[in-house]
Amino acid sequence: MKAVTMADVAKKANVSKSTVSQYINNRYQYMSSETKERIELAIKELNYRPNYIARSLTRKKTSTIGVVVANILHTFSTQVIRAIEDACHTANVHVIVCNADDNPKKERNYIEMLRAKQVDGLIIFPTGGNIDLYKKMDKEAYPLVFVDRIVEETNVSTILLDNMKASEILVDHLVANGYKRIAFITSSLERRITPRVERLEGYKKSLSKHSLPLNDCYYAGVKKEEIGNELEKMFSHSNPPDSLICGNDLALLEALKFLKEKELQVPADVALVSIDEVPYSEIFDPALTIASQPAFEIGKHAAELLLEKVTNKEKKANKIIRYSPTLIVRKST
Amino acid sequence: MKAVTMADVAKKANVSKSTVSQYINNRYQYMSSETKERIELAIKELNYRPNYIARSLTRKKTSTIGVVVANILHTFSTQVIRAIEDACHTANVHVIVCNADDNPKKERNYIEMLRAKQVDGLIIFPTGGNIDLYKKMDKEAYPLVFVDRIVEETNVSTILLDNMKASEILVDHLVANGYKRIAFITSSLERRITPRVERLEGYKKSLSKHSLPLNDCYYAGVKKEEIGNELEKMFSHSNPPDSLICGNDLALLEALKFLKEKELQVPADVALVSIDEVPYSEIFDPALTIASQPAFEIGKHAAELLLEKVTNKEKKANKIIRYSPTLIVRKST
DNA sequence: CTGTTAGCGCCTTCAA
DNA sequence: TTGAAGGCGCTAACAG
Repeated sequence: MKAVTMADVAKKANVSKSTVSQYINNRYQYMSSETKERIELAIKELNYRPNYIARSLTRKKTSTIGVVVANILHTFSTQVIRAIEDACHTANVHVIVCNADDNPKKERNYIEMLRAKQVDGLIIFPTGGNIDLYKKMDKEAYPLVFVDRIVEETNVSTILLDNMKASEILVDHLVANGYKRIAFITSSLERRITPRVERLEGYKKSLSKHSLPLNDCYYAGVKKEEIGNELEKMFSHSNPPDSLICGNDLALLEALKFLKEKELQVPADVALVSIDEVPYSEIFDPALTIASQPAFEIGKHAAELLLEKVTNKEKKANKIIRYSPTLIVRKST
Repeated sequence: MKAVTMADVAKKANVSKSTVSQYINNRYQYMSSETKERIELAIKELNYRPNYIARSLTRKKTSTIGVVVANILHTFSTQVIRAIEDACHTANVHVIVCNADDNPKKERNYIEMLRAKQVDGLIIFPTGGNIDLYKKMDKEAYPLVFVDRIVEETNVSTILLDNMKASEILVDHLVANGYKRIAFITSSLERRITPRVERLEGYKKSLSKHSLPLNDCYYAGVKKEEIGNELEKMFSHSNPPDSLICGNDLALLEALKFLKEKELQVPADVALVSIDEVPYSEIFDPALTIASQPAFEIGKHAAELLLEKVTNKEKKANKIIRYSPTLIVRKST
């Protein structure tokens, strides 16, 4: 392939490179319409396409941001990313998405790769495993926004759910419907991942708010693979739970598998609710009652915040922004 | 932020830029270990990170490929993309994924944007709406691979499912289980999208193979929003279908909604099967019988093919590669 | 209104 | 074994 450059266009149109450049960048306030037309024609005939790489090099700005998501398998993540892409699209900014797969090492690689690619800023759903890196970027005042998870040791702007409240509205709802032995299952708490920890805490607080006893056999945070076993234990007690809160969509999936295997009927045998909306919540039988996150708003806000930071490099006060969950009552309670 | 460049490293290490460059690119065959150490130290102290943008400009190669997917909502697409990313990751190539949202205009924008970013090649799940563009790239011998859909007018390497066979194994399975009034529903056939057209055709052929009559009321390809209505019509006949094949996961979702609404029992009232695996196929009640695509292999193959094209620019014979579906029998038939 | 000049950060001969 | 020079394609002053 030939690789048409601006010089070719300039030659063909009989003008200098800079004139073509101005044309490309819509700075034709002072350009004769005749010149304009000649350039336009030349571009078309040559099938010229500006080289963004070269442009980025001079402008020191790529008009691209990176998103590093801890685990893209969460429905929530995909929705947030979608919203980020939309917001960036309207701002004429490109987005590169990378999935860290819950692996801090992968996360680190992606962050370094994206920075080497000179992305103008980063939205991160942190795995929590690269504190030093987060800190370093923060110190450099590199444009950065966290989503979904707080990294205590840093001071980066973070947007996330009011997780305690999510548990609370679910417990409230279950209690209002007469359930008293409420269980809670979530994925591993090992790395102290914010939403998991906070949701569990919210569960505990809400129980006590309703003067319900906290039964240590009724809650657990374990690796996905062990959720089935854990539930087995929970439900084989003499006095098993009458309802179950799933801490996130992955836990929900495991819980559904378990309930099916044991032929436990929802809600007759156990009421079932979950935090995080899933694509099959309506078609599932029974339709699932959910505490849903405003994923779209969260993504949009994250994008806007980052874009603002990219534009105004002065370091603003960072803050933690919480969004409220919504209770969607369906048939599983 | 300072923006450390190679010059800074060179100065600090007391060598010239080109020496640093050689170090960075692992060409230290003839470099004194003392020089090496000095450079290494300088890099660390300065926290130097090579600028890929600048590198790409000189090398005329970004080590990045683009993926433009017609609609990322299909589970199949996400799986293929995952496989592409894996394959590229091991080849040290970056991947930028864009979702055309079934919109040819968006697709065109993304393709042009990615090319402006100088990606080394493109894997496209074509919407089918930009024939001229596809052709142009093909003519330029720009590295290109299509996935999932054939564009008749071009001659681009394409990897996709043996769609006729997918329908066939499903019909065979239904017939073997005594079903005779087999219906078929899929999303809009308007743009003659390969998998939809071929799967419908496979359905028709298979019926005739089994000497079953083709009832015109028993199949349809309509927009997602109208699938419910269409099914309503199908099932309100005096002699309604006893089984239903969904042409893809989106059609399946609509079908499930419909069946639930009408309180039709699966498989007692209707047997249900679908092409394309979905995340909830096992936990659904009853678990869904599916003709599944080897998404991982398809993605891997696509990536390898493209990478090969990127490396060996000589135009190779393009071809159409078909993968066979797998029947996963569960409880819905 | 248009052209000249000087880089952006890096890589690649070619000499030394 | 290392360095100097030139250039990748584009933009940004500054002249003219």
